[in-house]
Parts: sequence; C-alpha cells; structure tokens
Amino acid sequence: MRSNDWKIQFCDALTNWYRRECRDLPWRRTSNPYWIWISEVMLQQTRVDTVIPYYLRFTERYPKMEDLAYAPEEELMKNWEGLGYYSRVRNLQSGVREAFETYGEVPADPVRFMKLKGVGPYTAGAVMSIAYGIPAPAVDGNVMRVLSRVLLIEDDIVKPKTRKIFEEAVMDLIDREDPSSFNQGLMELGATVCTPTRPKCLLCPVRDWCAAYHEGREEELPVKSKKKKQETVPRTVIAVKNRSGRWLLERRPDEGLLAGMWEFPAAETADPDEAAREIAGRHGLELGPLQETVRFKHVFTHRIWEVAAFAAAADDDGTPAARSGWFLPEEIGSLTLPNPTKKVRDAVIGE
DNA sequence: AATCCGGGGGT
DNA sequence: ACCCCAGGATT
Repeated sequence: MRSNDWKIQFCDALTNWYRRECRDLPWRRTSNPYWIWISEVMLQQTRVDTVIPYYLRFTERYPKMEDLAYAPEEELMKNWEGLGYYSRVRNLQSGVREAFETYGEVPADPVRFMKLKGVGPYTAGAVMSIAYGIPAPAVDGNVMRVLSRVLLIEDDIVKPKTRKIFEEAVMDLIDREDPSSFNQGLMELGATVCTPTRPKCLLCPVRDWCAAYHEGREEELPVKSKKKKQETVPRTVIAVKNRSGRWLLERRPDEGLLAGMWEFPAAETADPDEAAREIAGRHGLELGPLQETVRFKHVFTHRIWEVAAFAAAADDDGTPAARSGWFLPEEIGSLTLPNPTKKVRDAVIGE
C-alpha cells in the first residue's frame, strides 16, 4: 500500500536520525523507569539545560522509589527550589509513594500509570514508551509543532481538544518496533531542528515527507491563538530586622501561588507607608523609618509582581502572626525561598 | 473550556 | 516586549 510505505519511510528516517544524532542527556543513560519518570516531570514546561542539575541531584539523593516516597517534604522542596511549579514535586512524591505501595515498581501499563498523581497524558506516554517500549503517544509542544508542519494540521494548538488530534496522528504513525526513538525523535526534532522560528529545514531528516515544507508554509505553523497578557500587581516588601539581628519571615499558605514557601512580609500596594502600617499591625510591631533597598519585576505565567523592597528596624519582637518567625541570616538559607524572596534577601542582607 | 501554577532563555 | 518551553490539576 502506498500510504503504508510513506509511514514506514517517515518512521525509519526519524528513528534512524534520532538514534544517530540524539544529544547525550543524563536521563538517556538509564533504563530505570523511575528515573525516567523523574526526568519527565522535571521537563514539564522546563528546558533541558535547567533540568540537568536537578535531575542529577534527585537521582543521587533519591536513587530508589522508596527514598523519594518517604523523604521529608521540606527537604524535597528545598531540593526542588528554583525549578518552579512546586506542585510538581508534591505530586511526584505522592505518585511515587502510591506506585511503590501498590505495585512495588512503576507499572508498565499506561492506564494504571496515568491514574497516579502528577501523571497526565504526556508524561504517561513518554514514560511508558521510553522505559517499557509501549507504543503510546507523548504529545507535548514540540510534537504538536513538528506534526502540524509534517501533516499540515491547522487546528489551534492552544485548545485542549486539539491534543487528541495529535495523539491519534502519533498512534497512526508510531514505530511499533521502537516507540521510544519515535517519540523522542519527534521531541528532539522539535527542540533542535523544527524550531518555533526559522526551522532548519535543510537539516531535517523528514523534510521529504513534510507537507508544510513542500508548500513553503513551515513558518505559518503551528496555528496558535494569542493569550491575553498578565495583570500587574504592586507589591511592597518590608524586611524587618530586630535588635538581635534576626529577620521576620512569613510562610505562605499551603495552597496557591508559591505554596508553603517563605518570604519577607509584603502587602499588595505601591504605597510604602500603607504597607508598613499593614505589616506592623499584622505582627504587633513598631517600625523605624523605611529604607528603600531594591525594585524589580517578577514575571509569573499569569501575573507580574512589581516589587519595591524596603528595610526597617523593629524595637522589639512584637507578636508575630501565625506561620511567621524571626530568623538569623544563616537560618534563612535553610528555608525554601522563591526567587523573588532571594532577590530581596540578597539586596537587604548582602550576599 | 478556562484558569492557575515558576522560572529561564531566545529573539 | 513577546514567545516558548519534554504539562497537570482544579474549577
């Protein structure tokens, strides 16, 4: 059949290219399903170069499932610090614990695996295909970009139901002899050749089968609707130091933005005096004059903090609110801090 | 379906 | 500035 010849040639070109050209990455040196699982969770919405040191730390510190499953959450958070999307590590621990207690291993079954916390359609397909050679779709942003061009798919990749179209396309094309190289080949191609802007079509191993290339439309795909821009929120931070050289920190709520992480007292206002009144009231403090220390923007996915940070002295320790306390500079280092708090700390206390 | 959830790098 | 990234959970 004509159509099957096309698919076989496409698969061979892709998988042969991948096996020949793939980058040497730490998680490609293991066949341990649990380690591959760790890497795939870290790689969610996160670049390869960022993940490498975290992956090496986690596999060294938590080499077996039970090591991660029963690790203290504080320590786990500290090891994830700076990687972002902190619910990923809580979900990973929960998922690993459930897998260990239920199966004693990573289940070699996409349906069972995807029931675990933090494992969605992408991660399930990636781990099952890479670790166990099971033909399952692993559709991420790279795969949608590559296949939208190869197959000239013009559906809006922002819409949730579009992912299903690509999952069906993958299952139609996938190399059943080597699903791992096929899925990773699509992602590797998207990361290194079939890039968002100015794809390197002259280097592409599947150019001959790419509909967008033949029509000269590779720059028009994928179709992606614009998302509205984030709201900007003013945030005045006041770093308060007491007479014994300790600083006041608060722990954020256990749910929501930067859940459970520590920060200097802050208020959602651009008015320093208003912030000072609010924070003084919150902790029963009398504050000395405010000394401006640093200003910066911190960009989240859907929000921008316009941060202005001040230092102030307190006469006594007041009555700190719940989840708050006084810490020496060296103690602050052992708390889990989000990046904006680190910036303030470095400016106020010094490196 | 829409919204929430970090941080960094490329252009 | 804006885009993108080996996405998933919640509502």
